[in-house]
Amino acid sequence: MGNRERIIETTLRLMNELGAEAVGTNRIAAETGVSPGNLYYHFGNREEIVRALFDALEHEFRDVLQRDTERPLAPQRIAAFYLRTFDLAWRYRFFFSGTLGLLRRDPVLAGRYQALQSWAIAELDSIATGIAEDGNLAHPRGAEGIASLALNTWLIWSNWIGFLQISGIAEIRRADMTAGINQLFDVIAPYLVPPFEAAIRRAITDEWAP
Amino acid sequence: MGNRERIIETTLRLMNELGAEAVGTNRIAAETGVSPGNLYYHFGNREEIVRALFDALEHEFRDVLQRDTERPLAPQRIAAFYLRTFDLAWRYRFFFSGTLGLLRRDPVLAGRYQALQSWAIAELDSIATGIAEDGNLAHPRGAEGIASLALNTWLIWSNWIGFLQISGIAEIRRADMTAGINQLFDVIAPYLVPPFEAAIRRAITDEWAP
DNA sequence: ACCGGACTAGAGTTTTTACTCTAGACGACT
DNA sequence: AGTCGTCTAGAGTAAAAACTCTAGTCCGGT
Repeated sequence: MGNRERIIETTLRLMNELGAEAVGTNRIAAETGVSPGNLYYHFGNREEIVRALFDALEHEFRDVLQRDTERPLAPQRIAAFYLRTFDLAWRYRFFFSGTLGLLRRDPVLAGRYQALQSWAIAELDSIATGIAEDGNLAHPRGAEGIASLALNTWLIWSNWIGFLQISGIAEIRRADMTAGINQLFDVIAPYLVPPFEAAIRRAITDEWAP
Repeated sequence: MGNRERIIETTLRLMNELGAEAVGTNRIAAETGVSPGNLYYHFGNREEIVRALFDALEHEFRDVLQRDTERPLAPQRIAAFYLRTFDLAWRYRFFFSGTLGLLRRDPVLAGRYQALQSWAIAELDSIATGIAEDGNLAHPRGAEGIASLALNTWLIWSNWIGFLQISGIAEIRRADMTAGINQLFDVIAPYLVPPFEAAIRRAITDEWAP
């Protein structure tokens, strides 16, 4: 593996441990075992490294959220959404605490993030609409209610990891993951048709089993 | 008004505009119109200024959340909760974006914040329990369901302002405030008895009117 | 053998930041 | 008048951070 990749990996590790703003290029270089000059050969500046990490995050996220959303939407599919997106958020957790700080330092990144966020919320909306059309979402109070559902899902998801970190949790455990998924699911759960809700909860539990 | 208070005010303004990590003590002193030496006469270090701001935030927040919670809980009371806490979060918005960054730099503050957070979630839980005991919360799925409700309320509330800022909103408008309150209310709304829900929505609209 | 491009090292520069230190102004009380 | 405590100014310091510059090394192709 080349130094470029090793620098990216080190940056991810350090920023996850210490927070993005506490990690400088000199430190990254030292911890990777390369010189600052070498780091700046591979990256024009510090933001470019963060952008490379965001690229990876965005790629994975889009892949999880948009892949094979065939109708009717199966409970297993929805359970997979929850599990994979939470795992993803944890692996790139440096991004979900201090997001605004990163975006303020890098307007280019800000634009990309806002685009991803808009896309994600719209995607969540269309997924919820799909569930409603399948007849599994009862009394959703029309399009407005679904939009609210989608936005709340985004808000809980994108801030759960930050909440854990603020609460002083340094290493995620299965229980924290489960709790987050339950929090997220409880946003939509009251609107779901009971058997469908039960099927999703079962699918989540099943996917946990090794 | 003494320099101490003016420094605190300037810090709040600057941090709200630029983000906490972008505001240094020299800048604060310059913008307040005092010398760095003077600033350090009033505050031992940078964190102390932030702590003073947090003290004010905490004081106001506790006041809003715990004051006269007489039973049965009136819709007007609940509407007031929403309106005042959102206003509060906006006024101290520097704190709600980049919370973790602030807490990492100041372990003392981290402890205080975690205590406040725990207290708030417990308080929200007891408020929801009260509503249930009043007979206004239908099928809450027991204590666990209420706990989930309380936590989601906290998550949405404490992150709505950050969401607005990330989305590129620099100045809050009534519409953004309303949207946030609706998002927050939609967490608990599906569980409420319809007339009670309607009464709260009416109270929110009424309180908006001058 | 040697040339060119990709890569690497590491000392150094510049800028910024938190914070210190000394000297003094101002007002109240004896 | 004098003195003591509170407050203020502003030049200065020390550390850290992002980034640059020069001098290479390594290796495949001719």
